[in-house]
This record gives sequence, structure tokens and C-alpha cells, in this order.
Amino acid sequence: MRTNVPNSGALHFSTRGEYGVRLMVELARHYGTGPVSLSEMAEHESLPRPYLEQLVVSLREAGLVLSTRGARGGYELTRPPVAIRMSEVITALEGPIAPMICASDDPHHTEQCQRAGFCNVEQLWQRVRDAIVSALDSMTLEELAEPRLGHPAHPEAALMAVQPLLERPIKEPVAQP
Amino acid sequence: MRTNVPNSGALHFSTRGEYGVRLMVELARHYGTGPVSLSEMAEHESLPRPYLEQLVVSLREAGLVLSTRGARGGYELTRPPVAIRMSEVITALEGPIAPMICASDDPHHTEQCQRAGFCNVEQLWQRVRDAIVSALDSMTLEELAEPRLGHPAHPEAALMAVQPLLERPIKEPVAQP
DNA sequence: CTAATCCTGACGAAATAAGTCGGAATTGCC
DNA sequence: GGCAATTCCGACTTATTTCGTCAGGATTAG
Repeated sequence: MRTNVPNSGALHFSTRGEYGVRLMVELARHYGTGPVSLSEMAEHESLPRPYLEQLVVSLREAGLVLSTRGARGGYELTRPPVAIRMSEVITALEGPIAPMICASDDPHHTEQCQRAGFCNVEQLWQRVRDAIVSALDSMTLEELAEPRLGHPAHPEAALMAVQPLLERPIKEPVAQP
Repeated sequence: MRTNVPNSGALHFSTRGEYGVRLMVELARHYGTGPVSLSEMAEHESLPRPYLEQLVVSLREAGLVLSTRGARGGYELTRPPVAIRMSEVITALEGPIAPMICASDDPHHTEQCQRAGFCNVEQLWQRVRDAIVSALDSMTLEELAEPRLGHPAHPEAALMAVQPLLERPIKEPVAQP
């Protein structure tokens, strides 16, 4: 019964994608209220802070977040959540969408399959890629950040979503290097 | 600028998917002409035969291929290529489509996220999954197998799946024994 | 000054993917 | 019957990637 198929299924996102998206959602909920520190988010999301420290580098390099160094520093979004497509977030965290080397989102990373011309399997991977990309393009951070409306399964959910972590003065972020 | 993003990009298929699909395409091209041995396919596709031996187990268990043991044995499709959706093939080889544990194609493998109700990030993963599944559902082996080799034993199958291919010179990849 | 915070690079453990190996069982063909 | 081609099976090894940890330096508010 125990076959050799990967036990967790095909086409996995890594934890970079998972944690990174949760981090971005956290930032979206605090958009406009100044920087939020990694420690706060790590604790609130129960994620290892040293690991987040790594992930956030990619987000900063992609221009999605601004960092403020020093005491009372932290991170904040560079744009309103509605203006951030999930494809940008995922690409920053996990690299180009590329279910196969011959079908990368980023042409620069796409290898020419030496079998092109023989087979048209390439089409399959490209269709999958396009499907993923347009699914990610169709959602923004805002949609993920807003607390659920209607009948909340857990009433405290709305509280957690709306409640600001800490009241503190807004400070100017440092310029990007 | 060595960042930590996975060097080959997000949402990769493994070689199981890649090799397995190529193997199925090979079988599709010989559909109706009796079993094809793994050695033949391994050589023709330049793939390690012992590894294919493993993959094909999954395909057999999924009911996609039929094996004939003994000399002159080999594998053949259980159904005409036009009747085999790529989603079946991929699922057999790589397991359920599950970009995240809370968004598996197979409900039995889906874990309930303890954050459900707090966040709606779940929706993101589910949309991605659905996009992938429907892309895979929309293609059949027949489309990938063109051009066919040998004499089609079921010409009506080819007629059912008329698919305009891109214009390009058709090279003959192999000589017919 | 000091505490909080980001930043950087290197390191290590664990999991997964990829491939190998040896041999047993089955079958066509001479 | 004997041989060669083939599938079948389970265990094993190796390579790569993921998932973190760690130690310390740089920056800044108070």
C-alpha cells in the first residue's frame, strides 16, 4: 500500500511562502500605523523569529516592505494592501513560478528544453504555470487581510484582526539602500 | 546578491512528474500496437530504467497502464489517450495536488488549519489549487502525444481530439522498427 | 549609554528527492 | 526444457533542498 509518491502531495509551497504570506497579512492589518517589529509578529503568529528575519530580506529586496532600523523600528508595507498582488509576494518569497525548468514565469530562468520540437509536453507545464500565475494575480493582500464578514465561526477572530498590537507614534522609515 | 529564495523557483514538479508524463506520452504514441518495454522507453527518452521501474508502479496502481510480464512484455495504456486526463497522470505520480496542507485536492489528506476563521489565507491556497487542477483537467494525453507513430488502431479517437498544433516542421524523432 | 531592533553571513539538522542494487517471478521462443 | 527478456519487489545509498539556528555587527530612540 505504501507507494513512493511524495507523502504530502504535488506542487507544494515551502514554509517561506506560508510564513511570508502570513507576515505580509500581519503587516497589511497594521498598514498606516507605523512599523511593526519582527518579534511582535513572530510571537503573534507563533513563528520562529530568526527564520522570519531571513524571509523578510526577500520581501525588502523586492520592494514590498520598508524597514526601520533601531529601537522602535520594524517593517511596514510600501504600498496599500489593495495594491499588492499575491503573485508579487509569492515570487519574492519563493522565486519565479516554475513548475518545470522549461516553463518559468521569469524568461531569464527558463531553460530551453532540448526536446522542444519532439514533444509538446512543454505546453502542459506552461498551461499550469499560467493558471497559477493568474490565480495569484487575481488576489490582493487586502482580500486576505480583512477579517471575515458575515457569521464569524470564532467571535474572537474579529477582535484579533482589528485590534492594534500597540499604540505608538509613527516614525519615518529609512531610505532603501 | 545571493538571496535565499529556492534557486529553481516555486511550485516545482518533481522528476516523478516529468519522467512519468514523458513515459505516458511514449505509451500514447504506441497505443494499440501492443506492450512497450521499459528498456525501450528508457533508452529512447534517455532516462534511468531502474528509476522508471519505480514510477510505473504508481501508474499501474492507478489503473492507467497495463503490464505484461515475461519476454516481449511491457506496458500499454488501459484507455485511449484521448480518455486520459493529465490530472489523473500527475496525481498518480505525485499524489494529490496540494500547494498547502490545508488545500489538498484529496479531502482525506487535507488538514484543518487551526487558524481557519482567523484568517482567510486559506482561500488563496485553494484558488491556486483549483487553478492547477482545472488546467490539468483540460488536457489529455492525446494532445501531448501528437504526432502519433505507427498505424492508429482507433482512428475515431484521433478524430475526437482534433487539436490544431502550432505550425512547425514535424521532425521524425525515431524510426519505426 | 543602553535596550531594542534590523542586518549579515555562516553553519547544521532533518526531510525529501533521486537514483541504485540484487534478486525473484513470469513468460515467449528455440 | 532451457534461455533470455521482462516485470516485480524491497531495501539501500546518495544528493539536494528545506528549515531552521547562531553569533555578532550596525543603527537608532529615549
